Amino acid sequence: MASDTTSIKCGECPIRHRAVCSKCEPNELTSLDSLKYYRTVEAGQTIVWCGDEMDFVASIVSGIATLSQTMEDGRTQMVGLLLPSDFVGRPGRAQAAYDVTATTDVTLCCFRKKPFEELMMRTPHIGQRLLEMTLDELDAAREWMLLLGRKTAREKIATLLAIIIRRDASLNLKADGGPLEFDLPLTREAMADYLGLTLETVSRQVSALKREGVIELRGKRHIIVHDMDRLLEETGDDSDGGILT
Amino acid sequence: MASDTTSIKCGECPIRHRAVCSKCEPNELTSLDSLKYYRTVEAGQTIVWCGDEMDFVASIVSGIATLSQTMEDGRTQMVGLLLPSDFVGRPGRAQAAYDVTATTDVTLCCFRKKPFEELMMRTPHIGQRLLEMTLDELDAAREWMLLLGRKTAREKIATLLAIIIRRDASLNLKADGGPLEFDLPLTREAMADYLGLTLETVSRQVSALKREGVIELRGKRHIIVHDMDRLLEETGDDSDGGILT
DNA sequence: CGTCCATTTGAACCGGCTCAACTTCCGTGG
DNA sequence: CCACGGAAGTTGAGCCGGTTCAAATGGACG
Repeated sequence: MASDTTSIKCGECPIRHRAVCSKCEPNELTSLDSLKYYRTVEAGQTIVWCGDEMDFVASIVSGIATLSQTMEDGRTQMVGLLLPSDFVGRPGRAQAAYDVTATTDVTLCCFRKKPFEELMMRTPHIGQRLLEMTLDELDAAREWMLLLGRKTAREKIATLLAIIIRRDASLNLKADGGPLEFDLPLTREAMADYLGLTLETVSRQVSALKREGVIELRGKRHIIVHDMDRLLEETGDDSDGGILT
Repeated sequence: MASDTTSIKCGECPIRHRAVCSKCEPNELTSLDSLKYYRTVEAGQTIVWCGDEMDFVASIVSGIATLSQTMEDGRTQMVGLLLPSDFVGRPGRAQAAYDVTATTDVTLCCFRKKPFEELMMRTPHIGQRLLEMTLDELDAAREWMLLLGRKTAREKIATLLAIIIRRDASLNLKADGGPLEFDLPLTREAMADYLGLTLETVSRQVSALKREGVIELRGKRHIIVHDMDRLLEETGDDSDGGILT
């Protein structure tokens, strides 16, 4: 499972510079350090169910989780993808508003809600950072609304791939050397739930991109991009990702 | 146009208790008072264009505005509906990320960005309130993602009507007396852009609801709801709006 | 009364969904 | 080592909801 994180000090934390605590001074970190506890969740397990009483908030330390909503008849829509450093839970709210599910093994840095809220009152840096992060998430949600409301299946798939690539690039910073390649962190079904499609349509569009030589599949999940420009065109977004603007 | 608001004191402001300033102490209000200026925009006018340099932030005092994104080929998706007390702009960002358009005459309470950001640093209450508001908007955006990704045209229309009714109820608090009725603040096209549909589909679904006796139209924009329970069923959401839960 | 714009309605089309069969890839146990 | 079972993914065929294109209707305003 996840590596042993029981004794990591905040100062050495891998998400130290991006998470909700990133603006904190050393003394503020000490408070957090004494408050926090780690929790690991196996791939596929649900972290919280929508409607559950939630007595903690947390940062994702490693792994990937999803936020999703489900209607009575089973239709589900993913409404967020949580990556390392992302925040789970809402200060000032008792029940979870969404299902939170681990898609890979996940390690959480948790804080009991009450003490965290009190600390937040005394520590503006936390609230400031949380505001920034929330505004970023709001932007991401709105970009996703355009995708869900107006893009074609083809554009949706291309956009998702482009986003995953961009994220990988910004983390692994493996620059523009060889042919881009990466592993899909999501099953076809999860992709479908994210994109507002059926898994069959996802599969067909991925196959089509393969058939046309834009991408190549190695196994089910590993993707090699042969024609990045073409992929970006297929997203339907303007500009070339901001390079030529 | 909009009423003369040039000399309103913050203490007497109609959105005093809901806007970004709602947590402020009297002395903090004084600072805001000296910083603010009003601006009115006519119905149909664009307040800011996506990409524009934005040197101010603002609260909506009266009227309704929309946030929307447009693709090169003209497809547009509304990503937010701004009502009185809602906040426009993002502290710490230079360019507008969306088109902001007045759908009715709008009055804005503006602050130049720089001074506002400085005031925010000194006044945690503003940041705290902005965080609350942003979290609420994020929830609304995510609810909208479910609608865009998974709901049928019929459900989308019913949901939009239900939301407008709920909002009216919470503002006008006209309680559950006579038959619910209200004016649509949006054209069919704006509704379509909001719901990720075409205006023809919107029109057809509204007509269908009328034909089935769920609602009645008086003119193009005025709607009378004859069967609220039925309308709520048609939204596809679980529960009866939380009343019976 | 005529013009303009919002809205409605109709008819044909098509993208994505549904249902169903098949394939691949695993892990597990004989 | 292979057989088995199950989960994940692929592919096909037909259908249907929503779009597209086009024309008609209605309402507000000069």
